[in-house]
Amino acid sequence: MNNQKKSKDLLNRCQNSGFRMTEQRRLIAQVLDESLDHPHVEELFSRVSAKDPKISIATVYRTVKLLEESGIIEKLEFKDGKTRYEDAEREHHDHLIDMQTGRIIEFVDKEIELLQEKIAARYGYKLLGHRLELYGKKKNE
Amino acid sequence: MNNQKKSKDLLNRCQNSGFRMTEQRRLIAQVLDESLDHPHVEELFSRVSAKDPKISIATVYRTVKLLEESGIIEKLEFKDGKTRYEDAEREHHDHLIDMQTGRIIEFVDKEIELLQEKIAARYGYKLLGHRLELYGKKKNE
DNA sequence: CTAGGTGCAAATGGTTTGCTCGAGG
DNA sequence: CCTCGAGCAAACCATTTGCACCTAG
Repeated sequence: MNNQKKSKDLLNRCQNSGFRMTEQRRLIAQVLDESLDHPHVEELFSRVSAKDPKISIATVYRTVKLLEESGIIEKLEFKDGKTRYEDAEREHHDHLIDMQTGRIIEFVDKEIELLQEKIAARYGYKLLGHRLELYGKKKNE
Repeated sequence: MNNQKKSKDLLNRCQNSGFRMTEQRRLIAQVLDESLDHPHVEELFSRVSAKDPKISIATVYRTVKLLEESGIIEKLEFKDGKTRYEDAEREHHDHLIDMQTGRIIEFVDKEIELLQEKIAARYGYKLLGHRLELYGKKKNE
């Protein structure tokens, strides 16, 4: 596993980011880094709690916010209202959400990226960001 | 104005939907119908309050939820965290949000719609819905 | 040592809900 | 009439914050 991600990278980027590396931050970064799915904050908290039961959910919120503001991770908000984060350094991609299982599939499509820039330009805008989520159900073959 | 929308339509659809048409629901539907922008719930509440100061925000929330569940209006949630609704019967479109002014521009692009179906299909999924928001800033020409 | 982080619990902000009174059909 | 909706305030839920204590550098 971890063939897509250069392991420990997230931790390194934290260390290089100038802020104090506490036990808690290290742990949160590590759990985030080894999560191959897309845990929301509560879920992240429970994974972290399993390794350090004393940790507070406030710390988890404070840490993900810090990492987001440092550009290390990226915030995702799907229709379920729960906030998720993912490594910001990975290749850009969008998400396809299985409405039955909640499974999240990542995809990249150059064509759709270009199209978005073109649409923004058509209205005189420079594209700064976007949100593209597909919600679907598995075709029963 | 109202060249895009068949006025009173939203009200009619409410009447045909079987639920009791109260003074409040009528008012909320009407205000929603004549809003050409994308007011979030608090804003909708304040517009409604201007016409009937006794109305409660709980009623506004209950009503928009009812209308949404009846398929009369559609829920939108942009990155600002505030929920907005728009007439569900209008031609499908996506949104381009001006990050400086908050202005919301609607656009339709057949190509991007098709591309989304294709991407879902590529993973064995049937597309049930999507969310596409472009965030940009005006190019200074 | 001391700036800055943590845990805890209380506060927040948007949204929902229980209850009692009122009104639509 | 009698059921269902409205108003009000309290409850909710995810997230944030104030404060006293603790820890990384």
